[in-house]
Amino acid sequence: MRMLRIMRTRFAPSPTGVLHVGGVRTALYAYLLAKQTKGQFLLRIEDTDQARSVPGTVENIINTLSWCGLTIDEGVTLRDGSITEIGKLGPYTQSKRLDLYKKNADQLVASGHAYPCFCTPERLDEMRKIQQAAKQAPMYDRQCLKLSKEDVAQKIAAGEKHVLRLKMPHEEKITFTDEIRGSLEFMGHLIDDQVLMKSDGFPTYHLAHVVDDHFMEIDMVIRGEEWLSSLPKHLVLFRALGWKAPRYAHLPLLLNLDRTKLSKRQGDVAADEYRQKGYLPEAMINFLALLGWNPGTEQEIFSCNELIEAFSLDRVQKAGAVFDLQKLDWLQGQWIRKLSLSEFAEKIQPFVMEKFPAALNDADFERKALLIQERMILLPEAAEMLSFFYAFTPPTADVLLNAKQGVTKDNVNMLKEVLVSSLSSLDAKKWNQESVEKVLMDALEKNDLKKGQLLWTLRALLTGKAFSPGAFEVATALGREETLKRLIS
RNA sequence: GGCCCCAUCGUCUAACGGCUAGGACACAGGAUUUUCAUUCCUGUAAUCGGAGUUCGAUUCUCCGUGGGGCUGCCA
Repeated sequence: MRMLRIMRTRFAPSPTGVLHVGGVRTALYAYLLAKQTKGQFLLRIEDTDQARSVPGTVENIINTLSWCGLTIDEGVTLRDGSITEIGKLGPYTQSKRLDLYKKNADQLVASGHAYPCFCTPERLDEMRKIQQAAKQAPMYDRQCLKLSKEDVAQKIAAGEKHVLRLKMPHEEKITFTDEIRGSLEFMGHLIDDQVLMKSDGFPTYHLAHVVDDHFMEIDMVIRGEEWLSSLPKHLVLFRALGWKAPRYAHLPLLLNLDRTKLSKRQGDVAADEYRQKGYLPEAMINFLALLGWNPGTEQEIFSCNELIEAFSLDRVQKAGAVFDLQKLDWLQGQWIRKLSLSEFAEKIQPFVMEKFPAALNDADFERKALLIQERMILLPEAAEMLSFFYAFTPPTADVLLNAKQGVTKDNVNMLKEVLVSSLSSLDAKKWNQESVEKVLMDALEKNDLKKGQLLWTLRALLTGKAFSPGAFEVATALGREETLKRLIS
């Protein structure tokens, strides 16, 4: 492993909805960087917008990250089902840090980097409309910056509602380096005097981000590209507060098939949906890692540990990536096949049990699971694929009779007899795939039959299905007694 | 409208300024197979457009075009 400086990273979602696949990718990259450098990965909850907070979403975020294997070193977590926090630099929930934001905001006012603004939402609205009509960029006109110290003091004493705004240095050109995009620059006078403290006493994202990432000692901020244009404000804040800014990496967005920003309208974007559908977290992580990053080699299959080893920001793409599920399904198949038989059986058993309770105490469950491990994609499909073991329905005529295989109305009874007589000659103690196969192949030869004639008939009679695992495997798994029973009935 | 970011097969992507632009998914065809899958082989398919720099641009510069983000007392 490369020896890199220890890096503390964080994932900082707001609890306004279930965790999005794009969020999982952001969290993954941050996690990989922290683990790669033996640093820490933290989860902070950004709940500064009281109106938009949705109950239950913090739990969803934590559960989804934990399903993905992205375990945190510090921050918000779940213990015995209830939300708690671990780590020394907390609290890690922004609504519990209000005093800290206020203290720093006050200091910004004292040092002349921020100022109170008493403008009403109505006036601001009006102002923007006029600016837009005049084809100007909507920006705060700094009316309240003109207020005298006395006026300000008086208004505050009178309890007038107000916000605190950042006083953007207009004359300045702000240059900086993004880890993914290289060097960038913005002109100060084109950047708005952003609100830092709202009139309800909560900070906005901008102030909270700067204060928290400073005190939580974050080295690298990994977030979506939508934040790129507010980065200059954040850098100005770090400097005004006398702090060293972290490094930043702005990730390209995930896109819909039509290349617009990934949205709910065009498919599932909630990470949890994929768990429910039966995707493996390994497949999901592998898929997400490759959306916007490549290893520089031809390796496609990566475990989480391999990702920790291989990941680097300099191979992250700049352009957005379409969230196209086809590759996810292929990766899922690969990961299903990599599972050990006992792991695989354990994962599908709940889905099978749900439909067929008998699977619960089935001593032969693993043997049955083996028959479908190479054939399935999504975990819940196992129930249907194994259904013939637990709830047998004899094949209908159109399944049993198959012209292509040479199974017809006229010879099907003869084929059945051949199957019964040959298989019944085999002792139960010798019933294994090898002997079953041998007995049947001998019967084929003796009766001058085509392979498909006998085996299609056997498979159809044992499974009742047009598609299923192979005849030998099914007969072996079913055992002598049940096999003969299904052949005779 | 303003500011910013971006641009290679349908999709994810590779290619110190230098080879027939490579791989993977998907798709098509074939092989194996008792079915469906799996597996294996083969094939179709891309540098957004225009200038410039250069002996030589996917790569560097500029201009277009297209897409995206931001432009909230949202994050």
